[in-house]
Amino acid sequence: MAEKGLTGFFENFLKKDSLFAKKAVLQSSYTPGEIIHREKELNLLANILAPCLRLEKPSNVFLYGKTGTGKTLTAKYISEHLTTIAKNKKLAIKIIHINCKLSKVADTEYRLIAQLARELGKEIPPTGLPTEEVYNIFNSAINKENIQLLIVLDEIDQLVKRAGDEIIYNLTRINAELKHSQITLVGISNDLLFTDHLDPRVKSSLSEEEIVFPPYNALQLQDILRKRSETAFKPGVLSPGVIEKCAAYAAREHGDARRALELLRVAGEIAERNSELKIIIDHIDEAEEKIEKDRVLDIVKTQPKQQQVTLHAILSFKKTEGIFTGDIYDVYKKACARVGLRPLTQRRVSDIIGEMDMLGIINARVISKGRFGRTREISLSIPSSLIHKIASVLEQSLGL
DNA sequence: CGAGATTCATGTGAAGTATACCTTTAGGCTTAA
DNA sequence: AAGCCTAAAGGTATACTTCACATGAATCTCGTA
Repeated sequence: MAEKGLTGFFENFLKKDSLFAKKAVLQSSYTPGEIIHREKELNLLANILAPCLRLEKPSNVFLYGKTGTGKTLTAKYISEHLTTIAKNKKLAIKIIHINCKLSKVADTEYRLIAQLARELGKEIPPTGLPTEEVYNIFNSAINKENIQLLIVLDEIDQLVKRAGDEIIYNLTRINAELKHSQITLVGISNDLLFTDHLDPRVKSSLSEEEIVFPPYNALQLQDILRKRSETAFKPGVLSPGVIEKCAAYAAREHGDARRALELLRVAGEIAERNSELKIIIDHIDEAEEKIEKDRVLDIVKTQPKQQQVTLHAILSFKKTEGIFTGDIYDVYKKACARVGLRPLTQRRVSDIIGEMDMLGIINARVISKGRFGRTREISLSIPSSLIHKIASVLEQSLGL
C-alpha cells in the first residue's frame, strides 16, 4: 500500500508543473550573461587585467566589498571572458580561482600552494613534503608552460588571518624567479579593514590597484532579482511584492545580493513543495528561517568530532548568553567521557571556541569579569527552535 | 573617599610532542647473461 | 651484475599539549581629607 502511495506521489510530482523554468539561474554558482549595476567595477577590472592579453603582466588587484556585492561574480565573469578570448587567439592564459574559506582546501601556506599546483595538474600529497619543495614543483610547472597566470584568491582575509601574510609576499616574489611565465594576484576580501594589519611590503604589492564594491541599494537589488527571475521562473509565478520584499530583506543588512537570490530560490522551493502555484510573501519569511537553518546545520554536520562535542556542550546550557569557557569545559569533559573520546586540553578547547566564533555559529567575545577573572562570554544568535534541532543532530552523530 | 595594588580565571604566545605521511637509501632477493 | 622490491631512516605539516606569561576590571587596601 505504501508502495502504491509512493508511486502515486512520484507520478503526481511529474505531472505537477514546476514553478522553476531554470533554477540554476538563482544558484550562487551561476554567472549571468550580463551583470547589472556593476558596470563601473567591471570595466575597471577589465582594464586592469587586459594587458595579459598582450602577454604583459597586469597589476595585482585587490577587490573589497561586503558579502554579496558582486566581487566574486565580477571576477568570475571576467575570467570566463578572458579565458574564451585567450582560447580563440591561442594565448597562454590560465586563471585559477581559489576560495580560501572552504575549509581545508587552502587554509595554510602548504595547502594553498599545493592546491595551486594541483590546478596545474600536479599530484601533491596532503602532507609530508617540505613547503619549499611544493613551491619548487609549482614554480617549475608554470615555468615550463610559459603562461600568464592569474590567481584569484577569494576571501583572502581568512587565509591571512589563519596563516599569516608571508604567503602573499612569497607569491608576489615568485615572479622574480620566473623566466617565461608571470603571475598576477587578484585578492578578494569581505573585510574592509583587512589591509590595515598587513605588512606594508605585502600591502603595496598586493594592492597595486584597488576596486571597492559598494553595497547594492534596494532598487538595484530589485532589478537584479527581476532580471534573474525572468529566466528562472515560469511566467506569473511570482506574486506582486515578492521581489520587493526579498530586496528589502537583503538590503536591510547591507545590500547582499547573494542572500536576496537565495531567499527567492528557497521561497520558490518551499512553494513548490507545498504544491502551490504562486510564490507569496509568506514563503519568504519561511525561506529566511530555512536558509539560516540549513547553513548552520551544514556547518555543524561537517565539523570534526571534537568540535561537535564542544558545540554540544555549549548548547546544553539552556540559555543563550552568559556562558563561560570554564563551564563549557567541564561539561565538555563529561560529554567526552560519555562518548568515549579523549578530552582535549582547555587550551585547545578555547581555540575551538574561537574557531566556531569565526564560523559564525556562536558569538564569543573576551570579557573581563574583574575580580572574577577573564573569559570568553558566549552567546547564541540561533533561535531556540533551531538549537534543539542542532542538539539532536549532534547527539545522533556522536552516538549519544 | 579615591588612587593604586591585588586578584582571579582564562586568554594567548611559544615551544615541544605525537601522528600521519613523504622521499631517499640501503639491503636483500630475483633474474638474465 | 643489474634490476626491482621492501623496510628502515630521516624529514615535514598539522593538530594538539605544555609551559609561562599577559590581561583587565571588580575588589581590596590604605592614605588622606
